[in-house]
Amino acid sequence: MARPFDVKAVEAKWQARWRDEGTYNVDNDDRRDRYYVLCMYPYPSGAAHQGHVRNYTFGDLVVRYKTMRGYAVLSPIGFDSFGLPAENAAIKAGSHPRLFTDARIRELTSSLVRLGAVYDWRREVQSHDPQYMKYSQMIFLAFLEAGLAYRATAPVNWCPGCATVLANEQVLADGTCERSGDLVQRRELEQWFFRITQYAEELLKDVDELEWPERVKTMQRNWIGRSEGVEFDLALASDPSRALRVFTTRPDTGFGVTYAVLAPEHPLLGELTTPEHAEEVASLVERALSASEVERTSSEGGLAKRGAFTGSYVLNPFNGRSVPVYVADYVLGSYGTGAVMAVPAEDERDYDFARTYDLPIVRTVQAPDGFDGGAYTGDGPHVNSGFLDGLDVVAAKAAAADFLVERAGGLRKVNYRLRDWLVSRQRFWGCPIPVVYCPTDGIVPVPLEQLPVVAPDDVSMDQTGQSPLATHAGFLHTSCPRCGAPARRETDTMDTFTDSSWYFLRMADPFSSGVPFDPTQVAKWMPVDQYIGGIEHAILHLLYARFYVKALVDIGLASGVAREPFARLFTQGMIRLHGTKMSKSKGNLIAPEPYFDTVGADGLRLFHLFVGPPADDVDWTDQTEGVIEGCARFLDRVWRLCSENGLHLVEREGPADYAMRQELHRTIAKVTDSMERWSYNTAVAALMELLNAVSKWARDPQGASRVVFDEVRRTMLCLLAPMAPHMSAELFEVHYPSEPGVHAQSWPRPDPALLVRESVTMVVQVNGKVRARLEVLADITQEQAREAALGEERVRAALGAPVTRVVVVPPRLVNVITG
RNA sequence: GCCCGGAUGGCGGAAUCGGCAGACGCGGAGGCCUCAAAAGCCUUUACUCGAAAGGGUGUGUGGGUUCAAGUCCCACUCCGGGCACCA
Repeated sequence: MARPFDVKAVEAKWQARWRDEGTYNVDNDDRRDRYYVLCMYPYPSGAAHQGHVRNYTFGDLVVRYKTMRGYAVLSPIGFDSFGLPAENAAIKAGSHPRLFTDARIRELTSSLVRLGAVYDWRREVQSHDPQYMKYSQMIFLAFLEAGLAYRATAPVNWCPGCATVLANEQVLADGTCERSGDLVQRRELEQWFFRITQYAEELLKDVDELEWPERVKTMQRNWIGRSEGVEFDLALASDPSRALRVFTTRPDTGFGVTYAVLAPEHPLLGELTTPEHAEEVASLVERALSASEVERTSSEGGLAKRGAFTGSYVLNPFNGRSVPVYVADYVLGSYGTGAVMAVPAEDERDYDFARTYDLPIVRTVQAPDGFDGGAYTGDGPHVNSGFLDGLDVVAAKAAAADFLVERAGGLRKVNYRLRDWLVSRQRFWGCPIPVVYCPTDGIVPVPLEQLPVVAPDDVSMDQTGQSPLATHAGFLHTSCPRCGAPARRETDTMDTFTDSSWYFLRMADPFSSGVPFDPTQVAKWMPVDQYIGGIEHAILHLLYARFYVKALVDIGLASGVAREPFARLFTQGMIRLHGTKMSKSKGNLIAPEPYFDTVGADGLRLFHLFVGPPADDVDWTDQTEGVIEGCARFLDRVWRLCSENGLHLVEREGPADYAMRQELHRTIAKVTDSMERWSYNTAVAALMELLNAVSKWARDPQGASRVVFDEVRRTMLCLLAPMAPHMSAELFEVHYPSEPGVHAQSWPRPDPALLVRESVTMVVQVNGKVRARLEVLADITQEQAREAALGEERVRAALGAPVTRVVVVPPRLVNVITG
């Protein structure tokens, strides 16, 4: 489409000016009120796609809007530049991930600049920058010293496709790798962990304080999974001085325990298995432990193959009865004590198992009349439960817990679903873990002055299942920093989520050296006032970053910094093409560049703002091109209007001009409200309505006031400035050359006097149906409204029966009810 | 299975506190301008009966509350997402 101005030239001019003049640089000692806006820093997969455009358009709009509202706005950017795709691409191309990554960063940077997004580029952070790595490693060592990082052997998730272990958070519900989609295997390996569970309670509690989408908060709460219960002993029937320890959240149902179950990996299993059951137990254990987590847990309906009797018995402490001990794959070794008491009457899993193995079911909570399910998990009076009989669940829980504490070595306990964070990765393109293994001194931290530990360039990245760095003799072999003896370097790298767990802190103070950041500088900006990103990070990144910040505060690296990093979170919807998410891995990207060349960044930005609520997904369809052109058409009309094409402007001011000013000020109020509510689609709609009204008014043959036109023009450009920054800046400069630029203007404020309506349309209904619309004074009284409504010809014509009641809501509505 | 979120014209969506359903835009139809086209501008556009005036119907389905329901309550259908042996 032919544009009334040279879009490319105008946009390039302003992009250069913002960058060259550092318009959006901000200093840490700025005295204005502060506002920290941050979009999740992107993984540099290449040039931007529409998902990026959407994300960074919202971010940039907030930056410019808050600046016009008088804040010192911190708007940094960076790149999450370690990660598997770059390594895989480099392997394929026989190149080095750094070359690949640096090229991708240049492309993505160019896209962001062409979008018109503005940043304080002095604060740019790149995860693979050796300077940044140095601080990432310092933090690791600080965690190590504080006991927050440790090495342990554990059953871990191994992804064959990625040739590395994964964190629990990176394994999807169906047991596949979130990145490669491969089925994850279980392997027993020695790995590095971060003690995130130490913060489980605080991570859970603080969720309440966050202004985040409710569903993200719910996901975090579910992931942490707190449950209160009692841990106690089930004495062995064969030797009551010894016991099997179990955890339960339902001690009140103790009289209903009819068997106990061990996890296949339970340490007492061998001892409790009698010779005649050994074979059956062994085959179950072998199958359970070699299977992947999914295979183990998804054998729907196949309960028959899932458990085995050990041949041993334990004593139920409540009634002294001897109950059989089973082993079953549905009990997890890694949660609680790895063993449970089973109450088939009040637990669905136990019920299913008991039915399959023909074990007794004893009801201890009275189910309501008509309950026809299996296990009853609701409330009710206890029965068959000795001293608990008659008590409801809450009271019985307390009494039963007291009993267990006194009589069965019981301990009230809180368990969490959350596990420690496995941070080792057997891959090359990540930040090396800075420790050395010495035969005499054991694990020795690399001294601070030797940081960063940087991987050499000549490493073979072939995926042999071990870390690529382990194959590089020059890197692997070193000397112990403590005793000088020959030693071996750690060859694993850190999970890239460690990089993204603190980058926003470095961005708040990228100027300090020798420390990751200066806490007093960072404290000035944190927490991030508005964090913007995708819902896909609802658990992983957001939980890890919360943990990092709390830990950094506690160990002194971030003293005085807010304990929660992201006060407000906005998760924007994703772009879908033919129903699937737009992403590089799916190969269905739509690049913004062609649009930059035609409708311009402003047109594309406006489209993303206008197409729907920011939180909703966007379907990229055949209609989309039309909507984008519609947005560009709107901008063209603004351009032509501002240039006074075909206008009839006069010096005098009349009633139509006053009405125009009222319309303008109502628009200011509407747009401002929409901006605050993240309702950008309606903000754009309000500006479109304003333009329609102005066009009509300013072309009226009667003539429109020049003074009012000027007010409309300058105000409209201000309102448009965060949305379509290039064109607004250009028009403002052309028409108001002696003033500071549009983005330096204050955000318009509506004049309250102009928001008052003198007259309004009053609806008159008869029995709820609209029969007339009357133009009435806004301050009409009840009586006057009633008179006016009943006096209306068309209302009387619609009556048909005597009036029995009149509902009057002045000045909006009258509803006449007939008999 | 459990927990959230959603369903409004041909399409994206609006309606912020229970008070004019469909703002704004896309698409469609008609017109102006033009030798013609593009661009631009104007009119129109929920469905339906009607020549018109005007009437009827209408926010996933079925009930309910209310003078009044897209909005509140109950039951359900479908779609999207999360969790799913965590004892």
